[in-house]
Amino acid sequence: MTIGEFSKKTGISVYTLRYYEDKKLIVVPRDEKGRRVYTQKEIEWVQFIKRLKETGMKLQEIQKYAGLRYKGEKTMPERLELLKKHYDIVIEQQKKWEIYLQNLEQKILWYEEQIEKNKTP
Amino acid sequence: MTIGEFSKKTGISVYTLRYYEDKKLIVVPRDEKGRRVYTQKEIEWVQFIKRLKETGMKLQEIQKYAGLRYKGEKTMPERLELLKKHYDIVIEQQKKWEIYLQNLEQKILWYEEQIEKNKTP
DNA sequence: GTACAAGTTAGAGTATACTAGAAGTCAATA
DNA sequence: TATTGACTTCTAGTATACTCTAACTTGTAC
Repeated sequence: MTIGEFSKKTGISVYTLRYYEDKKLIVVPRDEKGRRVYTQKEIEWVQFIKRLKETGMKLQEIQKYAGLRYKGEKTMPERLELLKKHYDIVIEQQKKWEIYLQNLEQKILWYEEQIEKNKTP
Repeated sequence: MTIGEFSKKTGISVYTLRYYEDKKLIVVPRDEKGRRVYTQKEIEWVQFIKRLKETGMKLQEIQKYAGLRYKGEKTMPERLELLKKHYDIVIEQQKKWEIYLQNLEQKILWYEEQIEKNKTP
């Protein structure tokens, strides 16, 4: 799969894909002419990158995980630790957001009341 | 309250507070010598800004809300709309995160299994 | 064979959100 | 009186994550 096809399938721009490669998030083999050759396996990998990113993991941290991944099976315990740490962070953030949502709801209700009052003075 | 005291109370650096003022997120009156005078009311306001920011609202969007806020009561319906929109976005993000968390959990379990297998080959 | 679409690299530019430095003012304390 | 600390403005620098341009190479279609 070329970079263009891969870009379409993943929704990540070719610029970003090359950037990710440069940052060592993805390792992509080349054909005899030097063009990047992507495989199906990489699709799952970049989608996982996407999810880590969306949940607040920085590229630098993702790079650490990627580095371990490309080092082979012996790094599994380390990778597990990274994922567990991230899991806890996401859980914590979700708890915080839960409170923020309640807060927002209160504020919305307050606005609705005030607007109702001002409607019929 | 001076900018230094306000910074301590809110946990936001004086640099950032001045930056926020520059970006019109906060409007701060001055004393006769030109120094910023912060009030208790502003504490709640910047803490609300913090929450909006943490839940993914950009400063530009927060500026819109701030602008309306400083325009007075007549802008309440517009502010309500902004908050409702943001509420929906946060809810959506939380749903997505819920799935990502399940995904992460699966991955963590998979790693734990693999590591257990490799322990006793 | 020439146009054109898609690939390549190196490096520059952009957006966002700070963060810090320089140069100066002002009030209180040693 | 001199120094210290906190304030002021203006401007420049940093980190992160892209995003694009320039100059060039390849492969296919007409």
